[in-house]
Amino acid sequence: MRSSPFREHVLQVVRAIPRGRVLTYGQVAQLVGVPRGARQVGRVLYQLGPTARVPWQRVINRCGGLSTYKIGAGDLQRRLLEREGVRFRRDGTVKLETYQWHPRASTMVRLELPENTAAGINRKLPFSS
DNA sequence: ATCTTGACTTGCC
DNA sequence: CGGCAAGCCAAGA
Repeated sequence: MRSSPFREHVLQVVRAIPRGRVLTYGQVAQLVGVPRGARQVGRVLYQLGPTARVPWQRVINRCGGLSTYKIGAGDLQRRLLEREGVRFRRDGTVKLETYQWHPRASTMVRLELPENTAAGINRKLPFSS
């Protein structure tokens, strides 16, 4: 796995997600300035492996569900998140409205990320329930 | 260079 | 709400 600016930015963002908060693949992609790179975000984390010292468990899919079940890391991810206080609904999803991280502008600057991309992930989510 | 494959999303029925 | 098709784009099983 080659190093790339995209990859480094993704890891930087993921490392910045606080305990007990989550971000979707698409949101991470937006934050690093690649609005349609959700799949690539998943790839970066996949190549990282479940033992990496990066809070990869804080990245979930757009529906608030865990996409890692298909690679056998779903149970681990759920345990890790629950350990930091994230509660799951009966259908196995997380309420994004409650747990989604909203990085502050100053954080964006510190991470050397395009500031205007933060506004995008603050838009109202279609899954409010 | 070309084709396939996905830890994804969105849009259309 | 559910299923399916189509975008997406980087990596290479």
